This record gives sequence, C-alpha cells and structure tokens, in this order.
Amino acid sequence: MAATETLTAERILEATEEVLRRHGPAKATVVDVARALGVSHGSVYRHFRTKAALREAVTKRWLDRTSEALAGIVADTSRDPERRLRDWLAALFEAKRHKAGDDPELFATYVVLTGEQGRAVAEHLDDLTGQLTRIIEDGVAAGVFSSDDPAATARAVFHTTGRFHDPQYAPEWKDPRTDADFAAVVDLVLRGLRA
Amino acid sequence: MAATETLTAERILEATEEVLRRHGPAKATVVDVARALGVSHGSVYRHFRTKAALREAVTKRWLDRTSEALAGIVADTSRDPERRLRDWLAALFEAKRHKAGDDPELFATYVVLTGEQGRAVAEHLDDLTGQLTRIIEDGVAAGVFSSDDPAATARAVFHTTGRFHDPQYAPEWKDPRTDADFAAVVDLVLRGLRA
DNA sequence: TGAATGACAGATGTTGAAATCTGTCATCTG
DNA sequence: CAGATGACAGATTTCAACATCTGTCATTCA
Repeated sequence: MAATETLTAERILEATEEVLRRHGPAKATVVDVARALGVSHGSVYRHFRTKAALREAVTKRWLDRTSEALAGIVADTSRDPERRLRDWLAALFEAKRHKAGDDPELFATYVVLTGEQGRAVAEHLDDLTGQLTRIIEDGVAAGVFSSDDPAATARAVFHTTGRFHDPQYAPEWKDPRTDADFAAVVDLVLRGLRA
Repeated sequence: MAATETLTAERILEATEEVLRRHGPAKATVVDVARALGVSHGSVYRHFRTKAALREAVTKRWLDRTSEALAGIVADTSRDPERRLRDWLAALFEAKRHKAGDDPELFATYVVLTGEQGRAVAEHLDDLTGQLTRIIEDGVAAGVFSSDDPAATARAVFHTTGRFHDPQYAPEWKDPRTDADFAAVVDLVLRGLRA
C-alpha cells in the first residue's frame, strides 16, 4: 500500500498538487494533504516548516517545468538567433495559453499561488530573462542583433511581451485579435533588435 | 445652502467621488451618496439607473481626465513625431505613477472601479491607441517611422509599454530598476519603429 | 405635473459564536 | 532513536441570524 511507503517530500508535493487541484487554493489545507497521504498533519510539518513553504515548493516545481520546456530552444545553437527568439516567445505564450484554456480552475489556482510568493516568481523571472539573455548574446555575436547590454535588452524584450505571458492577461488571450496583436508586438520588437 | 440647489448628475458625480474617496469602493453605497447630498436615495436613482451606472460615470470622468492631458501632446504637430511619442509614453507613465504614489488608497479605489467596467475601460484604451495612431501616422508621413498599418502598430506600441501604464503593475513602479526598464523598453520600441 | 420621497421585497453585507486549521511539542512506536 | 502521532493554543474560517443596501413604485409635495 501507498500508506506503507516512506513519506518523502516528493510524495507530499504530489499529494499537495492533487489537493490543490481538487479543492482549489482557498480550501486546500495541510490537514487535507495529510489525510490524502494517510498520515497525521504533524508528519507533513516534518518535511515543510510551514504551509507557505509547502505551497512555495509546489509553485516552484510548476514554474520549473515551464523553464525546462523553454531551455531546449535556448540550447539549440544550430538555429539562427532570430528564429530561436521568435520560437521562444511563441512557445512561452502557447504554453501559458494552453494551460489557461485547458484547465482554467487549475490555472487560476496557480495564479493565486504565484501571487503569494514573490520569492519563487522573481527567481523564475530571472531564469527566463537569463534564457533570453543567452539568445540575445548569441545574436549579437552572430551580428544579427544589436545590443550593448544583452541582459538589459533581455529584460526589455520580456517586458514588452508581458501581455502574452503574464497570467493576469489570461482572459484576453481568448480575444480573436490576440494572435495578430502578438505577431505585431514580436515583429516590432525584432525590428528594434536587429543590427 | 447646497441642499437647496437643483440636483444634477454633475452634483451627484462629485458627491460620489467624495464618498468613494472617504469610504473606499467596497463601502461606498448609494445611500451614502444620497446622505452626502441631503436627499433620499430614490432621487439618485432618477439620474442613474443603477449603482453600476453611477460608478461607471465616475470612472469615465476619471479616465477622460487622463486622455485630455495626453491629447495636448498629440495635437502639438510642431514637434517631431519621435519626440512626441517619447513624451506621450513618459507622460502616461508619470501620470499613473504619480496617482499611484500620491494617494494609494484612491488609486486602489479606481483600480477596483476600472476592474468592474470593461466597457468604459475599453473605450478609454481605444481612445489612447487612437492618440498613438495619430502620432505614428504623422511619423510615417514625415518619413521617420515605418508602418504599413499605423493603427495596428499603435496597438503594438501600447501593448509593449503595458507594464508602465497598466495599474496592476503599480507596486513595481517603486522598484529602483523601473526607470531604467522604462527607458530600455522605449528605446527598443522606437528602434523598431524607425524607417 | 414633474421632481422628490420613503416603504418595501429581495439581494448583499455584517457579526459573533462555533468549527476548523496551523504550527508546536511531549509522547509513543518499531 | 528517528520518525510518527495527536493533543493543544492561538489564528483563521464557516455559518446563520441580523442589518443594511439596491432598485421599484405608489404617494406626496411644490
């Protein structure tokens, strides 16, 4: 039985994701998580100091999955930087848009979680702008992009496309104009980037 | 006495702004507004069909004040389009940042109101992108900007700078990196716009 | 006669007591 | 003795009775 397996942080995180999926962020309690695992809630506190720490760990896992999917595009240095940048921005947008569209309740749950944890989100954003920085550096090295501070330019690119990855705009992603708007922003930004 | 003056929509709007300022959006009631004016709440309903309509009218007034301030920059065709575009974006950002910084509670009140009324906000955004369109058209005519669809380009410019005028980002406007981030975004966008 | 009133029904918000949850820790168990 | 337990105090949430608000309208007032 599952209940006889060792209680690990990993198992607790999985149970927590399930409880969050079932009950939503407002009603998911540590007691619920313990009940789902067949242990006392005191045992959960052996692995996570607070409920907030548990939620942060779940959020971090979720955010890291997004980062990993995009890291592949950054790493593929065989393709030209402009192509990679376009793909990276499109992939980020599509990933978010699908999550928001496929399971709106779960997405709303994670929006609440990310809203709680400036820490984990800030790290995630640093991670993403770091990925952008690498693509832009490659582009500068290849002579196709112009930038005297790739990290600052990466931040700017990330900011300009905020409407297409910041979850607060998720309701607008269903608007039929959105694809044209996204294309217009990416074209404008890439024009600004070219050497 | 004020109580003997004719009850006009204008007077009701002024009283409503005051009640919102005093009580905040959650506790500002039609009864409060009527009390402030020394009339029965039934009289308020003679001028505004619903509480939502009253709030929308207040919101519209507030948004229109922002539009008017920026219209002056659009109208000054003696200055070159790039300069006007930079000034327009900076003026929009500064206006919002000051409102958010000077009276955070009132600003929060209006954020709640705008969140309620997609209608009035959508019109305001159309108004602002219309102003941007005119500047861009002037730039295209003068040969300094390149765009085959100034209205679409205006939307793109507006979207790229969302982080610096969308009130949801207001807390971040206090971050010391914000001015550099704003400058980086505007520079990137203007590079993309140049012919 | 046209604007203002206030009583009213149904919707929404407030309040405070009871239930549940968070986080700790002395105790238990394999 | 490492890990799990459950009782506990204080914090937070729930729930139902009560109060207030919204929107209508027959009546009053000037």
